Amino acid sequence: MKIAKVIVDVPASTINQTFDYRVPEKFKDMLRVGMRVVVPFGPRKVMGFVVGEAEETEFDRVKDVHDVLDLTPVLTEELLDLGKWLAKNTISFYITALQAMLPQVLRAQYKKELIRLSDGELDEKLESLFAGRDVIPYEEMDGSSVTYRTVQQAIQDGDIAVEYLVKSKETKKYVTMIRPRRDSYLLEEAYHDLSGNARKQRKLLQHFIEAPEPVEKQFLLKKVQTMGSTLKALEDKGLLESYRVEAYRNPYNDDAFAQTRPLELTVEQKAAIQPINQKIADTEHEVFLLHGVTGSGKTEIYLQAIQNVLDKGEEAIVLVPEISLTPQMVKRFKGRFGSNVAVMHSALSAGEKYDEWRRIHRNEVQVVVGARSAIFAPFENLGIIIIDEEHETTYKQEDQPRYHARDVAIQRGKTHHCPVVLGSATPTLESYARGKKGVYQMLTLKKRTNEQAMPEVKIVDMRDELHAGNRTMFSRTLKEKMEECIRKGEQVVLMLNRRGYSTFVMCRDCGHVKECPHCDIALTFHKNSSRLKCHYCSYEEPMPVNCPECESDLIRYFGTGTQKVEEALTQLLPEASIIRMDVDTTRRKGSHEKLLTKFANKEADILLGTQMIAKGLDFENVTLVGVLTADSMLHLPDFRSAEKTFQLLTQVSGRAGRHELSGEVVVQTYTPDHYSIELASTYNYQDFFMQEMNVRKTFQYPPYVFLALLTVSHTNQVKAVQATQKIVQLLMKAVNPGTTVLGPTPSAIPRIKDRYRYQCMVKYKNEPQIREYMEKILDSFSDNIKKDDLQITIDMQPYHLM
DNA sequence: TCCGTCGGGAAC
DNA sequence: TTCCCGACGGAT
Repeated sequence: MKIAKVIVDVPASTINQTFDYRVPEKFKDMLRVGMRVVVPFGPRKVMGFVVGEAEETEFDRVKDVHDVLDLTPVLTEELLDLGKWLAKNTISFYITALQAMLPQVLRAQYKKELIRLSDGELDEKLESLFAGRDVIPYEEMDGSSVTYRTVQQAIQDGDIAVEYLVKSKETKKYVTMIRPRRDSYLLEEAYHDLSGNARKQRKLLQHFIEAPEPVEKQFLLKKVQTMGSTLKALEDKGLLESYRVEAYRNPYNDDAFAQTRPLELTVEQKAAIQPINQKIADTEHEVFLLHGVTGSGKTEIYLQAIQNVLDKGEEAIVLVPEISLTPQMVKRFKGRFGSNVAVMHSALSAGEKYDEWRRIHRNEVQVVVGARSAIFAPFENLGIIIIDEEHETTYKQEDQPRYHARDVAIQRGKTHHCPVVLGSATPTLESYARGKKGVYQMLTLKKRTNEQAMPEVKIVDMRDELHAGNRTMFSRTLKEKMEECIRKGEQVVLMLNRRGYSTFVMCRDCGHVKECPHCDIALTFHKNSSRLKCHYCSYEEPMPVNCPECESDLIRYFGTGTQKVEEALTQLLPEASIIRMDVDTTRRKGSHEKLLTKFANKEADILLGTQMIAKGLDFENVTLVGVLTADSMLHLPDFRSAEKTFQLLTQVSGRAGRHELSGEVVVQTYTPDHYSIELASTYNYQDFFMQEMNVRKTFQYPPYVFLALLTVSHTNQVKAVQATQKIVQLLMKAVNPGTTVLGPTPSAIPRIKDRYRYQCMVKYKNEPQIREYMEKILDSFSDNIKKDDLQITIDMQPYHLM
């Protein structure tokens, strides 16, 4: 490679292009497209990706590539192209798209240092800053009395220099192994020669006489119950030797998963898998929508289709929502494919994520099961992509690049000529509509594999409870059923919707609600620390004793947080033991799984949690599921709220009676007549789809239109409105007659971190140039963005309209 | 005249 | 984004 075309790690619109660098002799043979390099950029050094090569360059003077960070490319040609596609579609910078495809640790870390060049006396203040050292971190200058000018002068005089350092954050884990250096019989001789009181040394030798294979040092020391010094003695005698090998941080112990065999498929399952297998065999792309009720055996179809792909020598990606929530899912994949599976999810440490990624990168695994970003797994012969629980909103990334994993999956499926399977019991309206139109091929599973009926759902009108004088958050029905359930030794799952989670503080005298001083949102009360916190910025303050407005001491926290429900529950059913699962109790790594195991072992009667407990859990002893506030999501300013409510209720109902015992569901609501609640209670997806499609048509929302959301923010409210107004006008002029441009509208949270937020929404059916318009808008405001602290974020196909 | 701040422009 | 440079303007 003579000239490297490099995308540098500088996310700015003027830098969103390749830069040419000469490849010095020493890198010529090793440098490949897809590797990370360090290049001089202006006066500093930055990390960059080599995205292309050339024999010559149109520039008069090009600088040299300073360093190469990889031995093999971290991005394949396919992923480089995918990055370009991603950047274009999400209106992001190419560098941002590329970074998103790699584990965090491959990002660059930058450091600046001041280096002393001359031994002669420096400026007095500089001298004391260096304090006898030759190199100091650049930041030390900030806190000192040394001025920028002084440093400049010293650099001019050649006394000191600034050094820019670029480092990759990746670290590898090593373990020390021990192996014998002599044959067994020689070890045996040595064994007899050892003095009688060297008991531990003899024990160590004995280990290797019996088993000459290398063994991990930690393991060996534990086994023999001794310390490193004993081992050292044998090493010094030349009998054993230690060496380091690179090890993976394997978050899962593969041996712990019992091997499973393929199950016999039902007639329905066979009919569903056949078209998928056909496409696998033909190496053809197709998107399948696998619509199957909970418990209909979708996972078994995934597993067997993947087996097919593996037999063909190809690879598979399986996306699951927030996988840490479903250890049972991991178990099924590890159980079938063993150590052939890499697992990627947010609960892994950065190092663990890197190691799992490397196992894919080195072709040591053929299957990856992971959350959203696993869609970028660097496989080169993809044979299938599966997205389980296709409707989950976690597949949409909420910061740049704002992509939807489903779109990326389909894009990769096209390049690899392989099928993409979207599975769900409650597909998104978008996908189901495409299925009906024949854009996706629809596959349906109507029956549960165990032939069990779905649990019966009872809707309780909480207004009636109130009229009857029941002011608690538990209806009489739910209370009775819980008591009965616990009496029979069975278990209960209680769900509180997410939005009900936050507890705000209000004064009972004057109605004053404590809000964040920097955001237009109520502060949340955290009981553990007894402090009020803002969920949007880092602001927090102690819980006030008196109302700051009227001095009343009747200031209390409101809303039903899980903690509060737990307290009320303890009063209602003092006998019952409760496991509470929410952000607070699951923060620590592994605590999630621990709580679930505890519940599975019947160590508690009730599992109480937010919607995190609605997904994919499978407990045989659970016969009652209670939803405390089914409609808390319905009133959100979100056109998907009915869809989300329907999905959540269906999901959580599926938690009851999955095995021998039949289940029951109690849904508490203030709006029992709402179609999303009514139809979820009879598991009627079809009718829900029809009804909701009508609503979407009337109000012009997806899937009838596409959306683009621009959010403009500024510390000055007037400037935010004005800029949004101008954007609306620009767009109105550009778009087709059928397109609607709305705004300026204040965002759902009108102020965050002291910035006012206004929005412009575009609803369009056919705007081939929509992305160009967006680029143009960013362009025309680039001055204000740079100089006036204006922010514009663009979200194509947004999920949250915040 | 010295010093610090600010806005424009470039980065292969 | 980060850095350099040159213009500007208040303090010495």
